[in-house]
Amino acid sequence: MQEMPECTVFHKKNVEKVLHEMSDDLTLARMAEIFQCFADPTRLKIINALLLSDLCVCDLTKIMNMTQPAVSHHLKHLRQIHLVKASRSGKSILYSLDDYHVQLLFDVCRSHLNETIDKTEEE
Amino acid sequence: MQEMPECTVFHKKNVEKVLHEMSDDLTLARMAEIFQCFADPTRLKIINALLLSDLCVCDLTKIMNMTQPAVSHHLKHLRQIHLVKASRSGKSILYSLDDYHVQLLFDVCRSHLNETIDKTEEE
DNA sequence: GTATATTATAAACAAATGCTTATATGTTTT
DNA sequence: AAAACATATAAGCATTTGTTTATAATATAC
Repeated sequence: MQEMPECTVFHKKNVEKVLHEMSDDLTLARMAEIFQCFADPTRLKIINALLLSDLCVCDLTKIMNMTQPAVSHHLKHLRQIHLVKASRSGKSILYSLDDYHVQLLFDVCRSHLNETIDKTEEE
Repeated sequence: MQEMPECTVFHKKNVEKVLHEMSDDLTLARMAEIFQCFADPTRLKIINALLLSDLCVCDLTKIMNMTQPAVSHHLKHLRQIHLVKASRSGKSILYSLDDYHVQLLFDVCRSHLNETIDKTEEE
């Protein structure tokens, strides 16, 4: 069996600098939670829809063309991270975005995609 | 057994407008892939490290305090979406960020977190 | 109040994800 | 060339995730 040697090449200065300046684990975990909301095509589509208009669950179910519990399930997810908010309006419950950062994240990601589309095509 | 009634309240105009203006499914799927890279605490930590300095796998393994194959596995993921790039330097392979959007996405997310920290504390 | 409409929740299951262990690839050193 | 080092890949496993089906909760209409 081959030994797995401890790597020795690393640059101590650099490593220590990085370790010192990095965000703490709790912050990174919370940031990851936020990104996770954007990381599923279905949820991202819901976000995209809410960027264009406030919508009730019923409307969203039509737009997404999927079952209502699935939509509600995702909305709950988005609500817990404070990306969307809900307000009752008669029988319906109206959902809307809760933070302008949502639009920013969406746009920055789309820009990245546009600028790397050529690279992706090459493969 | 209860019937699951078709919802009737939806606003046809709004739904049609949204359906028309939304990004297409392929674009959304690709965007979701990008967000997915940011959606895992481990990968986000790697991204955070690379924002502070270019690093070889060896350095990253120390910083992450995890096994080398796990780190390589995540780096492969990040490379495929063109978020990081690799270049050989002697025995080591140096990784660095491949796009300024990475910094933007990271910063926007952290801003969102800072501004919603109060809401989260309340729960 | 009863029935209906809209949304939320719960349990169950299939698919995807991240880590570990083992091994392969490619580079440098001697 | 052989040996050692740094990184990549593959298979297996436990956990997480998204969906479906069934049902509960809440508000309106009659």
